[in-house]
Parts: sequence; structure tokens; C-alpha cells
Amino acid sequence: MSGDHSHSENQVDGGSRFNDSHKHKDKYKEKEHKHKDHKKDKEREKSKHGNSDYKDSSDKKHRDKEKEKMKHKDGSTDKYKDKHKEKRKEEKVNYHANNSWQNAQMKSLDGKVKKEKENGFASPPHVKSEPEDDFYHSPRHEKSLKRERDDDNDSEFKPKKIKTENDKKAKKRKPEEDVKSKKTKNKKGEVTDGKKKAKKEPEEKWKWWEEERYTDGSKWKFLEHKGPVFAPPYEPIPSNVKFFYDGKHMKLSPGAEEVATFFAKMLDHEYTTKDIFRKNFFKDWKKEMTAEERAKITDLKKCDFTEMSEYFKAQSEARKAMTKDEKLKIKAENERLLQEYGFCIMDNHRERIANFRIEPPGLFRGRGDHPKMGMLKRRIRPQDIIINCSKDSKHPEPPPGTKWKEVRHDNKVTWLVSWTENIQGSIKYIMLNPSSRIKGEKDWQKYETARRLKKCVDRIRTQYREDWKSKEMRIRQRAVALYFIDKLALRAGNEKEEGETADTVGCCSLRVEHIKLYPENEGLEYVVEFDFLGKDSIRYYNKVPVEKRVFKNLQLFMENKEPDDDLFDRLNTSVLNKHLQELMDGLTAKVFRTYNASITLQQQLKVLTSADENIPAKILSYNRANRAVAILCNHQRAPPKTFEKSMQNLQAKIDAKRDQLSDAKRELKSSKADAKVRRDEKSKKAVETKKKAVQRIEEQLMKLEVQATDREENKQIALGTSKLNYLDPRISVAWCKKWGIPVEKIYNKTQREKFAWAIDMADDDFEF
DNA sequence: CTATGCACTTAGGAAGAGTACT
DNA sequence: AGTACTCTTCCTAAGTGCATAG
Repeated sequence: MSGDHSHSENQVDGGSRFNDSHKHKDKYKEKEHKHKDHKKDKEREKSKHGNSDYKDSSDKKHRDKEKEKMKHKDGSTDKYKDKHKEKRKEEKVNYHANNSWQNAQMKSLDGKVKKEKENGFASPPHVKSEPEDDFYHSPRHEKSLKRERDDDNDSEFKPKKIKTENDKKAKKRKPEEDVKSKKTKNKKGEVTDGKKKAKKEPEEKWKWWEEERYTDGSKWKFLEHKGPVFAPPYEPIPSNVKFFYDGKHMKLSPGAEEVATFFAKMLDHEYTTKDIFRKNFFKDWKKEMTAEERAKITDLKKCDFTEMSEYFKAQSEARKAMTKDEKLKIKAENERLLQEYGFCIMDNHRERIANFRIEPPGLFRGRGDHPKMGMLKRRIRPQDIIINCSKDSKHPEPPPGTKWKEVRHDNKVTWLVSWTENIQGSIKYIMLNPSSRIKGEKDWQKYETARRLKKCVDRIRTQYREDWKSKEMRIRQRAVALYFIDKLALRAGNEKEEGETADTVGCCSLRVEHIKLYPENEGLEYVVEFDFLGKDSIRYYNKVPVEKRVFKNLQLFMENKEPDDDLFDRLNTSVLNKHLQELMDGLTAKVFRTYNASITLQQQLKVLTSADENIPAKILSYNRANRAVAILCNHQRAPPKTFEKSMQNLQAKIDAKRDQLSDAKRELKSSKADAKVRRDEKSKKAVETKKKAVQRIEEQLMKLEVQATDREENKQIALGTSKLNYLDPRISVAWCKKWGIPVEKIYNKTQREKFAWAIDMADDDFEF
């Protein structure tokens, strides 16, 4: 259907997008978005020329006029129909068909299966067997343990797999686990503690993906944790480190001094040169000053933080120069903290927490042109903290002499700790690590939704192409926006509060100023040029040829609008998502990104991998496929500071290797000649040795060259984001299995932990 | 319908740890 | 051992999308 949906052609070589584009935050600013009252814009537009929308227009005459206009703009609808007779692939797609996720859920209705599964889930011996008074004690109330086995007698129904697992566990622990627990024991020394920790080693490879999921919307039945780790208290700087105002030494009050150090620490950063940053900082700093200080310090320019700055630099140098022993000590302490606070018990399993440390105070660093950059991020105290855990768990204790804001027991959410942040007033959370069941299930589900989209994407594409001709403006806009989201993998583009954040957009929030239309450009017809700042103020620049109908529609949408008017004035993400929901259960705009990313990877891997290449070459192919996705999703990075140099180094290595190779070849030649003359065993052997040497060097050279290519192509493209968030890991795992490549070459340790489910379940024939 | 609150995913950069090279 | 560079982990901002209130 969708004639132009091979991202590989128009995206993969879209490298040009990057050439001139990286981080134009400042250059971009020059355009000076007036873009003042954005929310009002939409209103204005509606009344200005929005009457084509039947729903909200009471003025019929006007409506008809608008219809007329559209016909003219567009060429008559009928005529177009005749000309193109777009074949409509009827919906042979089977929406409900074998979706493993759904099947699994359906199975759960079956009592027997469920029982078995829950048994399999049965509490791991070591957690269970802990003494009652242990910190990580097991849950006590049966009623809260639905997911757990009901009864010991059931143990015979344990699925085999899991039983073996437990057996293994009992016999052998992972060595690293043991090391860890010993360390902790040594550190603390107390017998009880040691005992505790020894029992506490994490379960090995719990295969949550072989178990039932909750179907009632609850996220857990039991949750116990130790609460957050607070930022260390402020340590005043030594009195010999001075702050000067207007050239004169000034001793600051502790409160003012702390905030001053935040600024001093950033002195080398370009943030501190920006007006908004300085203005915001100064305003918030003043609030922390005493009355006298406030009276005296009236101009940030007269503040001299250099001694402070030097002091912190020296400190970090000193940290680097610490002896091994000292470093080890710190490491051990961190490990202890991690063991104590970095895990929780959720439904009988010890799971890693992602961010158990509370964000320390400091100056807000927004990205791009953020109106709030430089504001003071205040220190979070226990009374700001909401704790979430189960009723029957041992609740975390607030630090002595303090209280939590609240302790609640909401098992419909996944977070353990939350607080409200003072810059935007939004809520921050402490949640689990990506390797946890709760995150993994969700991730898996995300890819299953994307795979369901695969089954009906043709129908959806046919439909939106049809909708380009709709009589209703809002439907046309919706259809064009959806086309962009699908074809270009744009983000949905929620509207944002004006003045609260940097001015960035996504698809639905594109403004007229963000696109340019070229009826003809560089030999192509109907070219649209996109140029806007997206998430994190990363510039999206792309020139794409589109269907004539899309082009005409865009012209229509832009008619009589100012540059800072919304392109899709009758559309927003919730309208769009409502529509998508009707097309497929669970479909939202972001699913297209996941789908297109994953399908592109799969397709590119097929195209790029050649059977006869060696492993490094295959990995280059993988990286290239990955890169195609990163380009599609516009995942950019700042070129590493040392890029040029490291490239040169690599080139030097390659040259050296080349020399080495020609030397080796020469030697081989002479030894051959030698062997011809002498005709003895010894010289023959020498020839063999030389041959092998040449081969080895050739291989090394090849490896280096591949590395160089890979690095060069990767200069300003970030592969990590797509790998972590958009690419169904089963595609990669299947590819590894198919070509006999160790997964370690593709995924590092963290990634393997996150994708354990995929590594365990995907076979070499997995199809996304 | 719009606005707001909330929960959760996605994102790039900084800092730290590890490794290779001299 | 010290230094240079790279890879990993941490950090937290900035999105998406749903629910609910007005």
C-alpha cells in the first residue's frame, strides 16, 4: 500500500540531515520565535478560517464556501479518485490472531494454568527462609500474597523449569554475589548483619516472563523498601576560600554560601554566561541571602566566585589522585549503600531500584532555551517525601527527628517514593530498575503492541491516504499528521505550557514556520523541508518528497496563517490518539515510532548481513542497521570532544598495521623462495608460519578498518537510545543466534539484564 | 471540551570506571 | 605507574498518554 514506506531508502542515507545541523540551539534562536500566546493562537486560527469543520461551525454558508475552496485547492475529489483508483486492500488482516501476549492473558482465565503458574512463582527458598526480624523479611499476611503460592502442598505442581532453577540456586551461587555479600559483611562486621546479608543474595535469573501477569490493574501485592538516600548535607567551604564582591572579601552566611557554591561549580560551563541563567540564579540566590547580604550584593557581575571554583577543582583533582586504598574504601561504602537501599522486595523477589538517591540541590539545568535555567533546585527533606509500600511491610524509617510527608499503600502504581520538585511543580519518583519484572513486562508489552500494529498498518495507511481527501479539515489534518508520524517517525507533539519550558514541538504542535514547501527541489517534486526543535531541543532537519495530495493539503493548512500559527490547528494529540484507539486497541502515536524502528532494524539486518563475512563485519552490519534506526528517530549526540584525535589515532594504527602487513608479506615471499630452493621440512614449516602471520595481520587490519568506518559513521549519531527503547530486543537476539554471534557483542551487561526476557525466549527464527 | 494532575517512558550529557597505551 | 581514551552508569530533564475535574 503505502508506496513509500521503506524508511531504509529515504532515511538511511539521510545523513545529510546531520551535516549542518547539530545543536543549533543558539543559531536557531536568531529566528526569534515570536510565538507568544500560543494557546490563543489555536483559538484565533479556528475563528479565522476554521469553518470547514462541520462539528463546530454553525455557519453553513461559510462551510460550503470552504468546501468549494478545498476542491479548488486540491483538484476535484472525484477526478482524483478516477485518476488514482487507489486499490484498497481490504482488511484481511487478522487483528486478534495469535498474539502471544494476549494468549497468555487469556490463559490466565483458566484456573488450572493459573494455579500452576502461581506455584511456579513460589517464593524462592532463601527469601522465604529468612528470620522474621530480618529487614527483608517475607510478607506475613497471606491475603496480600495472591501471586505467591497458596500453600506448601502445592509444591509438586511446580513447573519443571522453575524447579530446576531453584535447585541450581540451592547448589551454586553466582560467585560475584558471594563476593558482594562477603564484602558487606566485612564492612559492617556485626554477626547479625553478616548473617542477614549472606542469606540475601539476589535470586538468580528469575524468569518472570514465564509467569502470570496481574490482570486487575494492580502492580504488586507486596512491596517493602528502605526509603530514599538523601543528599549529603551541605559542607561549608574552608574559611580560606574566599568570595569577593566588588573586589572585597565577603563572608557569606551558610545559606547564601551554599547556593553560591552551586554557581561556582558551574563556572566553566557556558550556562553561566547566559542571561536567563544568570538572572534566574541571581533572583533565587537573593532569596537565600540574609537581609544585609541582599542589601550589599546587587549585581552578579561584581561577584567573584573564582576561589570557590578553584577549590572545587582542586577537590576533584584530589579525588582522582587518591590512593587505591581510599578509592576502594569509597567503593565499598557505595556498595554497602547499594545493598541496603538499592533493592526492594516486590512480591517475593529482591529487585533493583533505579534511582534510590534523592536528587541533590543545585541549579536547574534545562535543555535548550529554557526559561527557568539557573533557578535553584531546593533540597528535598523527609517531610517532602511520600512513601509507597505495602501495609504489611516493614515501613522505611525517616531519618531521626524527621517525618515523612505521607506513607501510602497504593498498589496501582509502581513507584516507591515520590516528591514534588520546585521548578516545574512536577512529581519525581523512585522506581525500579529496567531489569525488574515490573518494567520488563511493560517493555515486552510495548513491543507486542507494535507487532499488532504491524498486522494492521496497511489498513491504517490506506485509510489515512483516503482521509487526505476528506471534506472535513480536521480529518485531513489528522491524516496528514499521522502520515508524518508514520513516515518520519515524528513524536506526537503534546502542547506545552507557554513560558514554562523551552519552545520545542512534535508533530501535532508543528507550526507554519517549521516547514517549507517546494513544488520542486533538486529534481524532486513536492518537497517538504522540516526544520524545528524537538525533544531536548534537538534539531530536526529533513527534506522529504511527499505525495502531491499531502503537499496540497499542507498548502491549504498554511493558507492565511502567520509563521507562529499551528500547522494543524484542528488537531492535538488527544484527538489523534482517540482516533488511533479506534483503529487498533492500544494504538497511540508513539507506537508508530516503536513499530517503524523495529521493522526497520529487522529489514536492514536482512539486507546488510552477508553470510560469508566474519564476525566484526557482521557487527558492523548490525551497527549500520541500528544506525538506520537512530537516523530515522533523529537520535543525535554531540560529536565526542576527542573525536578528531581518536580518529587520527585509529588511522595511525591502521597505517602501522598496513606496514606490518607488507613486511609480513615480503617475509612470506622470501621464505617461499627459500623453501623452493631448500626443499626441506624446516623451510616448509617456516612458510606456513609466515602465511599464518600474514593472515592474522590481515584480519587485524580488517578489524581496525571496520572499526574506523563504524566510528566515522557514528560521529553524531547516538545508537543507545534506539537500542534501549525502540528496538525489539528479540530481533537482535534472533539475529545473534542465527549468525552465531555472542549476544555480548551487541548488548553489554546492563542491556543483557534489561533484555533478559528476550535473550531467554527469542529463537533464531523470531520475526517481529 | 479544556485544563490539570499523575504516572510512566524516553533522552542526551556528565561523571565515573575500566582499559589500552606509553 | 601515569596518562589518554572509551565504555558504562548515573542523572535527571523532557517527553507521552491517560484519568479526572471544571
